[in-house]
Amino acid sequence: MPRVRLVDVAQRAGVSMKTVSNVVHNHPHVAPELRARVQAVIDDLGYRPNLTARRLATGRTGMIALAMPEIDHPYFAELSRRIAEEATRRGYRVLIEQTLSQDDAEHAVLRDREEGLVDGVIFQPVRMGTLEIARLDHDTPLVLLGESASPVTTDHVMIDNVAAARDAVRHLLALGRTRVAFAAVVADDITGSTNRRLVGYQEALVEADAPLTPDLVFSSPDFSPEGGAASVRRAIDTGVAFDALLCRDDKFALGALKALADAGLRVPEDVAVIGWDDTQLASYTSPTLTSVSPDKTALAEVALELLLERIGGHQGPGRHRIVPHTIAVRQSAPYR
Amino acid sequence: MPRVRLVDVAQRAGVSMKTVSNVVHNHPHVAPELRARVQAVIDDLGYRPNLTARRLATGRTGMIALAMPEIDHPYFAELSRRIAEEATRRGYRVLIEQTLSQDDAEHAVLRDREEGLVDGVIFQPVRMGTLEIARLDHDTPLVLLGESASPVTTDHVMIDNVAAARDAVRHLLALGRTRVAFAAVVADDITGSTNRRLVGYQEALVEADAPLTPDLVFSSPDFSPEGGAASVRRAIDTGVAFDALLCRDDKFALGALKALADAGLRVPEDVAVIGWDDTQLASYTSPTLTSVSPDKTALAEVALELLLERIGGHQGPGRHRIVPHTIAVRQSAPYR
DNA sequence: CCACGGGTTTACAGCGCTGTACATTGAGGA
DNA sequence: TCCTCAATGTACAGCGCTGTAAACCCGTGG
Repeated sequence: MPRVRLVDVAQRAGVSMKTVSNVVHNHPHVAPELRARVQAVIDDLGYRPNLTARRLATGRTGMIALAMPEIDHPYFAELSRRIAEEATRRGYRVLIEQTLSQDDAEHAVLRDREEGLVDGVIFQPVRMGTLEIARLDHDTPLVLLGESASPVTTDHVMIDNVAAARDAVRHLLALGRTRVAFAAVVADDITGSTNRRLVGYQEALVEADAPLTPDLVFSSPDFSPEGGAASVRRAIDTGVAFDALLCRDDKFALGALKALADAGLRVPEDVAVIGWDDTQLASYTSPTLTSVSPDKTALAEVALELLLERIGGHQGPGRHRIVPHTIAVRQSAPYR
Repeated sequence: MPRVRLVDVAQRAGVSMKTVSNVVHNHPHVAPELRARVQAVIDDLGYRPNLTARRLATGRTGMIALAMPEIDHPYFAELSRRIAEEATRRGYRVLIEQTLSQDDAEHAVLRDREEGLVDGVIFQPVRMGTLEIARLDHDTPLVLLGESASPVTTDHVMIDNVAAARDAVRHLLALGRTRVAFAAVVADDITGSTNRRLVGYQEALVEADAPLTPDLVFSSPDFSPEGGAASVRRAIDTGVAFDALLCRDDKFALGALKALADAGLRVPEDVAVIGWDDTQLASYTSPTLTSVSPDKTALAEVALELLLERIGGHQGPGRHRIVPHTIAVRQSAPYR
């Protein structure tokens, strides 16, 4: 059964296609009785606008792409949800893309983008750095998230990771802890995020004249919780003394909590622990997890704001926005 | 700067638009030297096909919609990832939609679908039941997931929740546990999933002639881990005797583990616990969580398979597919 | 030598809607 | 009575690509 088109409605109602289009879009300056008659025909025929045709005519898709490393990573899943909800509020749909932190896939996000797929892209690169992104010749409106790249030519939204790491370490020191460890660095994969968090970690220890030694920076083979657990186990086994732990992210924190429990170390009594990302699971670990909390709603809102301005035609240098963070204080590193 | 179109390439190369289209699509029967000449012009001008125009011409979008209750729910996030990966393998892109388990939003997934947005939909309803979905007059290719609806007119993929619940309870009984509780029913919201899992829970207890009393079915105000924790706390406080726990999902299991730990009850020594969904966090709870494990890869593959057949024109009654499940055995309810 | 079939390329209409420019009409004010 | 402006509706080209049918040419077989 052929699809009902605008021209079909127009013919049945005895008006032009443009008039039907005006009614569909609630255009002013349509005589009330004509509007009613056209609407009755629309309802009667069950006419629904064809979005593909509309997009061709307007040059707009009404969609944005959201390219994340892993869509089921708790932090990315939560951030994606907020972006999707904000996009929906602003009348956009979200096409999800997963890069699995792979070079090729990240390059493809921008380089191989076809025309007429989306109006703009929100992209959290892991591999691609500032120069790589700056060098890509693309004209798709783009906003970056994360910490791996910050070209002056592209809009970018993030929290101040250095400051957030400093705040987290200060919180641990304020609890009277003196030997703060970092879990963990992935030896062959020191990403932008890891770097900035390490900077803040070191700044806070230096500022407090607290111990800062290489053995306090744990090493993991990968980014899994199990890797985090293994890094903490190894530190314990080799006799590293630490009474506090800043984890690179909540997954590492999960692993750390497990390794500490297995070793009979109580959290926070023996070791105070802070994670990062403040994902949902931070509230339900045992003990509940204190975590660096990026304002995900603000990340989403600002990213959408900047992207829609670019889609709307805004030109000019990249805008870099810092959104707030807090420390979500729970049992694993409580208030004093 | 205006966009490079097919017609621009054709004019520069001195051929018809169709010839350029043939080259772009690697159509056979193009003279090699002509193909090379056209390709050189394509590269030189930086031509990229316009997908919106292509879609209008072909009537296909190359996209499917994936409508889930919550995109950051661990189980839905993992399932979404598998579906997205399988779709990508089959040359489709995924548009993510979130219904938040709301009636209106679920109805909108099908009823308000505009033409030319996607070629088909994979939908996990929570509210809409079999008759509601059967009554919706829609012609968008559709595959359902989950347990809330199974109309004979629509393709549907799921695990056998009754059998899986039975298997889980049997596992607990095989450990020598005698009083198996269920955590939890959400009093005002007994979904299709909850029902089927309760059926299997009861069948296994009746089959083993084990205690089956209303006080063994705990009640939660909502689906949060905290609700799950509260339901277990209340049971303990009111003196309900139980030595095993089947949780409705991993979130409830998270809450249960916490409540048991808070009450000084050891898992699995004092209470053996099984969750459901086998999400990533099941491996990192303390103790690690035994969990009913739907074969998410199979769910994704079968759903995509059925959907693409519908998109390809397949007619006929709804096909209902059961995919396998296992019990992912970990510390919280180990092998005997 | 002719006919047929396959390789190769082109012409053109259509997919379905929107933006723009233009035509018409009526009301109000000078 | 005339002019101006706003309301209202329409005509039409274009957005950019694809499918289909047709034209042309060449090779092979009868």
